Amino acid sequence: MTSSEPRTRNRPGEGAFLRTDIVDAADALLAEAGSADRLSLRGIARAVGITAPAIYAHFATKDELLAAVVARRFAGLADALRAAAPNASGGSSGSSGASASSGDQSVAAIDTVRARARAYVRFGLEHPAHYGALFGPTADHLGLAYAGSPGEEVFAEVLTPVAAVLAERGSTDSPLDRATDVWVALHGLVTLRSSQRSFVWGELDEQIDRLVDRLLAS
Amino acid sequence: MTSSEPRTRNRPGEGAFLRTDIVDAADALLAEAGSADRLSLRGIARAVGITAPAIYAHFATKDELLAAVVARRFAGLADALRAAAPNASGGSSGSSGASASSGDQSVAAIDTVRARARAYVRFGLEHPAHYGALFGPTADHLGLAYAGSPGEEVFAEVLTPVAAVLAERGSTDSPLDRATDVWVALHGLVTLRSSQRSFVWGELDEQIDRLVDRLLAS
DNA sequence: TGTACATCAGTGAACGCGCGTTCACTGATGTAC
DNA sequence: TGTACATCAGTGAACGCGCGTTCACTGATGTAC
Repeated sequence: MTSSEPRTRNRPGEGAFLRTDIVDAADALLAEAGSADRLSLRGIARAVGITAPAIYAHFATKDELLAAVVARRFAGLADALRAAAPNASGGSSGSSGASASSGDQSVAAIDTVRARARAYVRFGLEHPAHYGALFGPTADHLGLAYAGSPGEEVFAEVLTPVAAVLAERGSTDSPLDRATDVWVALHGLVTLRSSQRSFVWGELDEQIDRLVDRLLAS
Repeated sequence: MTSSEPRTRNRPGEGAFLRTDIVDAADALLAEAGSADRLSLRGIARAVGITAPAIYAHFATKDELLAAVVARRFAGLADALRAAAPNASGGSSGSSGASASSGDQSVAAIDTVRARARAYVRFGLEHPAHYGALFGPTADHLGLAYAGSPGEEVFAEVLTPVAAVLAERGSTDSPLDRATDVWVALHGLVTLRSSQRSFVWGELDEQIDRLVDRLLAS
């Protein structure tokens, strides 16, 4: 996958197609490289079947390309969290409704938090390099367009159902603090399980539920 | 601090002194570099006032030098956790006893957990690059001599007081699971606060206590 | 239907850089006689 | 007390590498007449 045959040149007016291919390749290669630091423009160009300078027609710098990869993954993760309905627990069925939890009275808000927590952790463990690019030390300097911190759009998808849990219980605790605690715990879970592979880890879903339940307990 | 004047050559038989200076410089430069990946032998040599090949008299590879830095920091962190007595909360007094908590009946085990949690987090936030070298993705491949995962000596300093808390309460829950939860949360706290600097974080010690208390609640 | 031309997607060579590591060596130091 | 010598802490030049980025260019394509 490192090298591939030269790509057939796009016709005039269709040069923008290359942009997508470059982002796709960068995204795929990020998983192999393990971290954004080890991603190289030359490697990406090799995978796409072009020469490295051709990338500069679409991205002014390597960081700009990286930002495009990261932005797409941020959006994807936010979508995945929104789509994580508590009743589709196995991750199998596509089901019907778009935004779960609201409107369905038989589903407690806590189940939505649990489902989103699992989706968040699953993403992180399945794509550790991407997760690191989104929430690791590199993320801050890419200067993405989100308000405050880049992760906040994703954070909002955790904050909302956490606030719902507290509201359901008539709690007066700060939803922001509680949601932050949950985020912190899930982030720790993802990164520590990724890096400390030889540690004797317990069952994953049990740990997620335990963390969520305890951190949201009154 | 990047370059310094040439060092006066050690006398025959005293060459080993350089080893310590190299590790010291590598440790100091790690903080500037931000991550072990960005540490360079040439930069370390420059800081010590020698040429890069001189390092090879003491370390066969860059990784070997890095492992020495990491091992020293692991030991230092474990010491700091052991020294974190619950009554010396401000981090100011050196006090007397070495291993706190055991023997002192007026101090609940939970206070020891809280104190160690704060010491752990303080270390991580004050030395983010070192913390990353100990518990980040790089750590696994250095092949340090600890059983299982490199962080386990440190983890033991959390596990013990957590087990004490559970025993004190007559809980039958798994101390390993609970301690793992606490470790995960503290790790998330350190890394997320380090990387998401623009997020609106609440007060630190409050969050530490909240996480510890809730995760150890029955 | 044929030709001249402008467009533009991409190439290929080169820039200067810093890296880990190797190799043959130098030159001050302590030691043996 | 003086000299020859072995030791050893370090040097300096060089290796091959991959990197981000620049620059002048090529050559196929679509378009205008």
